[in-house]
Amino acid sequence: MMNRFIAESTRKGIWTMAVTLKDIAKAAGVSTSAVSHILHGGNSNIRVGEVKAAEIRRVAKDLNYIPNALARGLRVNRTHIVGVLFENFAGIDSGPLYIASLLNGVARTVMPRHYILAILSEVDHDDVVGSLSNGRLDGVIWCKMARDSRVADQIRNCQIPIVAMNGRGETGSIFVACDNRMGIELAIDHLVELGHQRILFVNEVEEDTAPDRIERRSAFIDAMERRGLQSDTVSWDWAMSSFVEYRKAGGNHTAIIGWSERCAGQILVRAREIGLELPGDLSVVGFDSTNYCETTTPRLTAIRQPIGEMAEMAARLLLRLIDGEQPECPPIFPCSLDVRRSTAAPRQKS
Amino acid sequence: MMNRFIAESTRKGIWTMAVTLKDIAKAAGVSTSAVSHILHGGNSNIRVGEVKAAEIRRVAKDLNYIPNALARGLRVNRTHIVGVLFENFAGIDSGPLYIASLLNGVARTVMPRHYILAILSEVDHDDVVGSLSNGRLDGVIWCKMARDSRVADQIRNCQIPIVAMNGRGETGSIFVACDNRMGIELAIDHLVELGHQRILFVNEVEEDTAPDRIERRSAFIDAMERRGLQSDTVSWDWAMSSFVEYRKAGGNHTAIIGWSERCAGQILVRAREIGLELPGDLSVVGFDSTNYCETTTPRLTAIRQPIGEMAEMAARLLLRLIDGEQPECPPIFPCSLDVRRSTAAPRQKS
DNA sequence: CTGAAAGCGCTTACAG
DNA sequence: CTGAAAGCGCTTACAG
Repeated sequence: MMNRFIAESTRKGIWTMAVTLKDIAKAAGVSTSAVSHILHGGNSNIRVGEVKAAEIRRVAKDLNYIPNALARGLRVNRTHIVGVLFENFAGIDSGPLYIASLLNGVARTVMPRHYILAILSEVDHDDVVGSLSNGRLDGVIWCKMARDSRVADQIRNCQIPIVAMNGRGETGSIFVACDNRMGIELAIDHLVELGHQRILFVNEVEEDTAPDRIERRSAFIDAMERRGLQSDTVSWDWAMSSFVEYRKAGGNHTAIIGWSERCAGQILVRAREIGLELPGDLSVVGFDSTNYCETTTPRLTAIRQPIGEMAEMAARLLLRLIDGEQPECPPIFPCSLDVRRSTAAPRQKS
Repeated sequence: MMNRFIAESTRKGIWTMAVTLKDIAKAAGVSTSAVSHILHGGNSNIRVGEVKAAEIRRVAKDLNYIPNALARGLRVNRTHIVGVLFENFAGIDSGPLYIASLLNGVARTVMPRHYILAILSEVDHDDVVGSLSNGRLDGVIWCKMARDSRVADQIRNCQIPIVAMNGRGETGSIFVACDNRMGIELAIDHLVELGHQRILFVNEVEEDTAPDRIERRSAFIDAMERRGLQSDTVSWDWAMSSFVEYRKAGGNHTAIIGWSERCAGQILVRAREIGLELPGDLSVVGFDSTNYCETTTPRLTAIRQPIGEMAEMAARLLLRLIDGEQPECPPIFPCSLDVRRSTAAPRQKS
């Protein structure tokens, strides 16, 4: 049998139609209702005799019947496609594994339940509803949803369930988050114990609206002040190119906490470029602690948020929402600290 | 206005219906045909006066109309969703960036054209057609398609266009591939120039069916034989745990070529674990050369295949196929060698 | 210039 | 036990 697509290209527009329920009904001499019920179950009160049922199944197999999920989706208002919406998908192949871990977590929980996973990225903030509510998606996991007023209104009009991940989403929505405050505390404790006093917190300007970034920064400020230490924070670009100027200008913190592992990883690179010895000259801590932190030089000490588990949770919640349940917001996931080789006692007097 | 989903959960099943073309037609006092034509264009011969058109647009806006892409899809046999099928998606967050680079390449070419990208993974080889031809996908990019007889038959029945990536697919299908033979030659040249003679090629058993793996291995054997050198190849598991036994058993190659960057990266780790000094005691070369190779210790010398560009090409071809064009198979992408720090002259006499 | 109607491939009340 | 029919929300020949 010819590949139908090839057939089409070759025969110029004569597309061999797919075999449908109707074809089977005709071939088996029964109604489409019967075929639908036998082949796909469903909630109807149809009963079909064993003989006919067997015949239907046989014909379906012979004819190579493939149910049209789109038609079914239109009818029952369910497509079995869930989306994951990223604000910054383009960073996926730069090294840090936040996005990858998240995708993996979602994928391994929805795939066994026969859902397809769709990636949405760089969605127009003025047309979120359009992208989400056009019937193709059963639900969406929205990562790092910014508290953007343009977005907020639209979300309320959204026709599908949304689970926010690494962000609290809009009022009333379900979200999965980690305990940023706890994470920051752990990192500062660790550094202070090693003897650090002058600690700098670094943001990425590109991630300005990430809710986690905001939370971590404010947690840092609180934690430092509570300890009677100065709370310095800065915002640098992705490449951390300002690091060099910062050092030239006399910046002399003995430790840096990067809001993300990407950010911390870049600081490692820049610091080594200008000849600093790590961790002696500078201790660096990151956030996320994926496998990426095992590959940096030195290996990056990082606050761990269990991204995979969180993503699984988000996916499970989404599926329950889709099924019409009303799950509770899950507890905040605790963070822990993975001490690797990028932190040590400061060499210079602090 | 309430979130319709929340409304549903709250009101227990009373789902506020979305506004449809018909609603707009009624509100604007015209036919659905007119509305459809004004709002979505289309190829009909409908003409509508400017006044009515303006009214239609106004009503649509007022009613917050969102076109149902599913219904449209059913009608015009196009969903604007393309799939990427991976044989081993679970590895996405382990560090190596093949999958991530590929996804990024596809995403950045299909998204601007308003396609959604769906991830398919671990598809049942006995039911490929079902997963691909059920109407939800307009086409698919199939990565590392194995030459599996179970698969072959089914592909022919597949109703959507397929582009094979890093594999030649089935007879007649379009594929995007890199010049594995050239890559291997470059790597061997580089090593031989450094003074290596005893070179080992390493596979991963888990990737046994990957077409590239097979091609690279046979290229290695040919190239070594042509140079009058011994062509040793082995198959180890993902973690490269056999490396240690191999050394214990007296394995004394001075250089190793890993078929993938994952494989090579793991060898780096294992080698350093047992105290080898790299690259002096052992040179290692990988394949792919994504950003991952910048993060290993030492930084990994690797054969570069331009994954991002290849993915873009695959996506563009797929889109053309979907549009009914009959593009040619593109030329094989050349490989190059990125020399980093994991290769050097052998310390021991070769 | 415009509308009524058929139909994409399903599911499911409804009526025998 | 079984079938005829309506309808999901669109598009597009067809007929004015």
